[in-house]
Amino acid sequence: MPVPTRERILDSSLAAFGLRGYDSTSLDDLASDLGITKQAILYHFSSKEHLLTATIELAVRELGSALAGAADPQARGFQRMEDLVRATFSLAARRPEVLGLVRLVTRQGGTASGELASAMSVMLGEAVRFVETEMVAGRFRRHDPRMLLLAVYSAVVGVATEPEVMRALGLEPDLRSLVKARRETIEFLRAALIAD
Amino acid sequence: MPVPTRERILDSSLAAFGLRGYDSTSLDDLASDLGITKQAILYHFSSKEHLLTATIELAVRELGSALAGAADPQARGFQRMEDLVRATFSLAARRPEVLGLVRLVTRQGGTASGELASAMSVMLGEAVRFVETEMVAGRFRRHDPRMLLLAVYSAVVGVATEPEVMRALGLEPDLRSLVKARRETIEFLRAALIAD
DNA sequence: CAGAAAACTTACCAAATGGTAAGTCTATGT
DNA sequence: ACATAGACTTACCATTTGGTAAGTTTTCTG
Repeated sequence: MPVPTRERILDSSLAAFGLRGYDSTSLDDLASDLGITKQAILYHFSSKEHLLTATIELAVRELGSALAGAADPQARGFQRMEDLVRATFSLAARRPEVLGLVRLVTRQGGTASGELASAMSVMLGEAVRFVETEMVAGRFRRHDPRMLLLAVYSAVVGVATEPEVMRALGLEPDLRSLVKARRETIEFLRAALIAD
Repeated sequence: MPVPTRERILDSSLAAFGLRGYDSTSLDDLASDLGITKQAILYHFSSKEHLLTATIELAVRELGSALAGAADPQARGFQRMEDLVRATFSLAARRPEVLGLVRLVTRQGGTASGELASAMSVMLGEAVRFVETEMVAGRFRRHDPRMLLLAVYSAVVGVATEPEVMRALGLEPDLRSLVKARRETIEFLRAALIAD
């Protein structure tokens, strides 16, 4: 059975918005990629901004399920952190546009970002509680949990989504390098978090 | 004496491109901000892309001088790393658009990014050698220097330029929080880099 | 099979955008 | 005094863009 047009549009716009940016992507671009007309898009989404909103919702769902699927609630200490980092890298390799869109929206703000902001608040709130628990239990070195998460988030998303910086460092942003980046990032975090 | 129009245009375009993006900034926007006409811009820069190139050159100069001014070549070990992180945070607070533009260009690539890429290659090359020296001397924990720098770069630039993520964490992105973020980031790096 | 709703397309449109052409004003050197 | 070059502005222009209006075809339903 064929994929419904509405979903095809959302897939395309997620890729385009996430990798190239909102303003850099015209409805005509999207339409011709899909082999339909721009008005078909406007039939399903009444304006470009509504399309962005729906696209963000999709990205939030993808991000949420990618992370939820990875985080074994039983896992404790660094293992759970490692699971999350692995899941993030896996998402970055499979669907770089998802993290790209998250970054785009978190940077630019804007009207449609409210939902993503609140979804992120929830995820980050859980993460903060987790990190606090681990610190109290002495399994993590003491830091400000929020600042620690900001640094971890930035490091992971940055490593996973900055191919040009990798190139500037003389690393080709292929799968092998990404695997290596993941391993090194995890080791880096382990060193920062775990008191010897 | 008045600031030459050419420089005023570059200042404005650095702010606009760096904070809002290239495609999101029209020449008319820039012109009306400056109280001149779009054609005055096109008189000094023959096209929007040439303006972007010149703007990137300016950003590279600003970034280079900010970092060069901070890094005492005498400093060894973590002190020098800390100097660089402080300089980066200072730049992020004073002129967030500079790092914003660097990030924009490193992500999108494009024609005009060649110069920035090579300038970054030089800076990062020096940094790699420095980190390697410190590791060989036993002052830094052993990691892959390039991956380490990628993680550090991402963490610092991310922390310094992700106000929305800070908000999602319940932190207002004001100067106090930035100071705190800087301190925590440095502590985080110290923990990761220095073997006890 | 009628008809109505859904899923489109064709035909437009007004505004914005990057850019060209030509004119104006001002300083400067001769 | 006058030509010349620099630093603009006014006047346009073609294209692109998001969006509307009005069909047309397909699909579901009674």
